[in-house]
Amino acid sequence: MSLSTRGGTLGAMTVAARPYHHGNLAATLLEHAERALEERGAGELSLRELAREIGVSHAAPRRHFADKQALLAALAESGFERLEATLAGAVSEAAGRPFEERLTALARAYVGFAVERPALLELMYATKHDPAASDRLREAATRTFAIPLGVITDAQETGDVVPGDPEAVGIAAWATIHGIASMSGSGMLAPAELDALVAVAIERAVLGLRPR
Amino acid sequence: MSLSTRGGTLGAMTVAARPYHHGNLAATLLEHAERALEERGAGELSLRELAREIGVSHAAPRRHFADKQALLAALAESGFERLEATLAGAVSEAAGRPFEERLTALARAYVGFAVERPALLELMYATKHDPAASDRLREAATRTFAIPLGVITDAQETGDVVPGDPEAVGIAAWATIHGIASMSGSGMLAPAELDALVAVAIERAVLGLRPR
DNA sequence: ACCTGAACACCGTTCAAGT
DNA sequence: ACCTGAACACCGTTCAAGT
Repeated sequence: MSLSTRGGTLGAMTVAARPYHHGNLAATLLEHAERALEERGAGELSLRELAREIGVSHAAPRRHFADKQALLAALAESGFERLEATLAGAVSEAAGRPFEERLTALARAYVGFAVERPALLELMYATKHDPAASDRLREAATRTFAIPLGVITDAQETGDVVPGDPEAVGIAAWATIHGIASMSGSGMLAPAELDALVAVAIERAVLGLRPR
Repeated sequence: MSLSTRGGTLGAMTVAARPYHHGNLAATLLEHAERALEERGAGELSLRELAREIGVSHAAPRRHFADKQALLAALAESGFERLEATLAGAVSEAAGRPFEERLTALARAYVGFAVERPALLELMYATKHDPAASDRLREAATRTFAIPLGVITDAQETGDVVPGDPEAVGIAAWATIHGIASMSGSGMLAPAELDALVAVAIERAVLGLRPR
């Protein structure tokens, strides 16, 4: 059984014919957990309540997730996988277009994810930062951040971005995009001004990244 | 009894002669809660455990805070008051110096606060964003954000920053600073590179804010 | 292999009662 | 005015037992 599979099918899952006494409890648990996470926050998430909703005994989740933290870690991992796919999709759609447009596409995709699933994104960062984080989770996070790093590397090859360690070069631009995403997630930004703000931020970032 | 007073004295409090059976339980509770918050996170904070640490019955906190959420809200409010004082201090120390230096001082103070008390800062934003947030808390947040807004307004008067609604004008720069603070708080940034990153970010922000 | 039900040690909140 | 102790309804986790 692979978490990747669970994560990948999480969104498209159909809940046909309630699996009674057996079935794909792990995936169903993750689905319900994610909804509870966005609706009530990680602190209020109750394993017993999830089990009740699904119609299974409170001890059943134990078969699939060792404890509450393990369930949250699986949720975070599935979040990274979906974020990676989202970012990769945005970048590949903008392939061949000017650097500024590719960066804008990437930023919009990231901010869009943050606006739609703020609690999940927060959980993803918190869980990844946790010293007890699994290798699986760390690797999923690394794969995700490889997408923006790849955009920088490509732009260095075409001369749109100053040479140097891509991570060091891009960190200020990433901080801006992350800041916009974080502020959006906690409702500090009006959705109407979001697109314009991303545009301004990217314009400045591109200026800052350009060789002189 | 005023929350402002509690918050204001929180840092300087001396824990002389354990207040037994009575005393300033409210302030002591806030102190212990803040340490628990930074050490274990908001989710793991237990009122009963705090009461045990302080040596008081588990029902005693009820006298001072209606429930756990009220204690967290008081903590967030005290956080905003200290952040406001920190930012105001940084700005007033840099008074009279060039705009870029004042902005750098502000950014360093904000990022410094985020690095020292990441969980508190997160709680402050979460609590402020909560629909059930009190007027007191909202006003404390407004007073805090008035500091950076004042820096923008002053710089508009001296012609260092383009005219317009200070909030709209400064939001991209603030997103960058907030992004750096947020990433620092979750351990994504090496402390060694923090100062240089702030410098680069401010340099770009100043360029973006300057009238053309 | 997967799930149940009872049990344990915790928790937040309430409330009558104490000082 | 401030605190206690018992009570209630929850929670996460464990484990023998069921199918």
